[in-house]
This record gives sequence, C-alpha cells and structure tokens, in this order.
Amino acid sequence: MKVPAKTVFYTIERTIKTYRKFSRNTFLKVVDDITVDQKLILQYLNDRPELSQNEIAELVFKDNASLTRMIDLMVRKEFLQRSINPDDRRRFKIELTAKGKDILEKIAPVIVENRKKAFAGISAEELDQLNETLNKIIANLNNP
Amino acid sequence: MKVPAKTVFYTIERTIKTYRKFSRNTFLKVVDDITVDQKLILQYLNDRPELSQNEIAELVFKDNASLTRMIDLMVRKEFLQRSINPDDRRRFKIELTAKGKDILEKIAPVIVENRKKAFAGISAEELDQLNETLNKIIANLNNP
DNA sequence: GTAATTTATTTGATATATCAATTATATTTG
DNA sequence: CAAATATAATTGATATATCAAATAAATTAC
Repeated sequence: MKVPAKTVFYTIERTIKTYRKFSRNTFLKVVDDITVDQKLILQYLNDRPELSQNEIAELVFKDNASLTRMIDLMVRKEFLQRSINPDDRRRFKIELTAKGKDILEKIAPVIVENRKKAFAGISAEELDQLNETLNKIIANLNNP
Repeated sequence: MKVPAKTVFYTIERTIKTYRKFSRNTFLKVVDDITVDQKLILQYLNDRPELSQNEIAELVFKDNASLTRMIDLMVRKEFLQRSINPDDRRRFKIELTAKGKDILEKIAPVIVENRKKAFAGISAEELDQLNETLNKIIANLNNP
C-alpha cells in the first residue's frame, strides 16, 4: 500500500504518543506518582551518576530550564538528592534516594513487558530496518 | 555529546523532535510567530471547517483543555475567528481569517521542501515499510 | 594574576500538557 | 415533558516547553 509522505510523520507522532500513554499507565500500576520522563531521568542517573543536568537534558530531548524544574520536583518528591560537587561547584552531584532506586526496581520488569508487547510479531530485522530508516531521516534533516 | 544506542523508541522520539525543530525553523523563515501545532490546526480547519475543538484535539494528539487555550491564542493573534454555531450552541464555528489563510499559503511550499529533504534517498517502499511497522506497534499497544 | 570568555544552572515570562471539576447546551429516558 | 445523562467547551491547579536574561563558578587569554 502506498502511503503519502504526509502521513509518515503523523504515524511516527502517533506511535510515540501511544507508547508514552501506554507506558505511563503500566508504570502507575506498580508505583504511584511517576511520569515517563521522570523514570528516564532516574534510569540515566542510576546508570551514569556523573551526568550533569545539561547532559541529561540532551539525553531526554529537553531544555536545561525544564531539567532544572524537573529535578527540583524530583528532589521535593524525594526521588533524588542534590549536593554540592566539590570538583566543580557549578554543577551538582545528583543521586538517587532509596525511594528512587525502589521505583526503578519496580518498573524494570514492566519495561520488559511493555517492549515485548509493543514489538510482538515484529522481527529483529524489521526493527533494525525501522531504526535504520529513522536514522536516515534524522541524518537528512541535520544535513546542512 | 555522544548518545548511546538506545531502543527503537528513543530513535522514534529523536526523529519526531528533529523534524519538529527543523519544521519550526523553516516556518519562521516565511512567517513570524507560528508554531508547528498552530500550523497543523490551521490546516485542519482550512480543509474541514466543520471540525469541533474536540475533533481537532484528537487529530493533533492533544487535550481539549490545551485546544481551548491554543485556539484562544490563535484568535488573539488573529489567525482564527470564533463565532456561535446556531445549529449546536455548545460548539463554535471556527474560521480562518485572511491572515490565517495567508500563513498557510506561505508555508505550503516549505512543507513540500521539508518532506523532500527528510525523505531524500528513501524509496517509497521503504517509507511504506516504515509506516507499516509503526502501525503494527500501535496496534500491538492498543490490543487489550 | 586580572580581565574576558565559557560553562552549568537558575529564573522570569508565556505557552502548552494533563487531570479534575464546572458550565452550558443537547439528547435520551421514563 | 421533566429528569437524567451525554456532549462541547472552559477553568483551575500544577507540571513541562521554550526562549531570553541573569548568576556563579571555571577556564582562557593577555
């Protein structure tokens, strides 16, 4: 079936929105009061505690200003704690609290299930192809 | 900073963010003070003037509350005008102003160029395949 | 070593996202 | 028809998005 070019971005947008909504709902079954992006930030910080807010912002495709406010909130909710980094006093040391780690542990199996469900009946080759086509589009757009 | 190879959803998210940023920049070269979503809303209303705010919200993947505020703003900016719909006084009749139509006309060729650039070197078959895989994912996630 | 520049983060202003509650009008039901 | 229910849109509260400007600390240049 031939699809007009206009629908491709619509489909991409719809896919990501559908997955985000689905993820959020499944997360809320095992922990309360968490968003998809907060979970992502917890994961990145857990894997790479040295990350700065700027670096996290880039990883989750957000603005530095947004990150400041999100981290603020996550500290208020006691998912994270911030402390002075003596090596570079401009940036903070941000660490997961026990509560933050607990959230990740509870969500981990949910993520596995979600991906399994999302990709049911889709071969690894097909997913590679998807990834490849998307990367071509990204490269095209970034190409001056 | 180098981004680690992540899941397919990471790539999908990156694609849509890249396209949105690219689109916004190109739009701003021909009209000032417009967002990608505002352009989409103008387009939908131009093509199907009978649409309700709820219906538009669904088309652009947004909440009714967001649409109310976006339409408010677009009326303030004189892209749109709202009037009572005598057939159903709950909903409004929303029409493009001359300014709104002018924006669409100026942006139309930009959209064509943007798609050409985004899909350069990607065959119709490859795009169809992309669309198909994404639709499988959406169907999987919506499957109870 | 001080001035100039760069980097990391924050803040302010305005718009958008999301959920719950509210208002107004339409439709359905008994 | 009146009461109950449904639909369309709005509002309030809080969080996030985005840009520009401001702070503060670190680095570079002279």
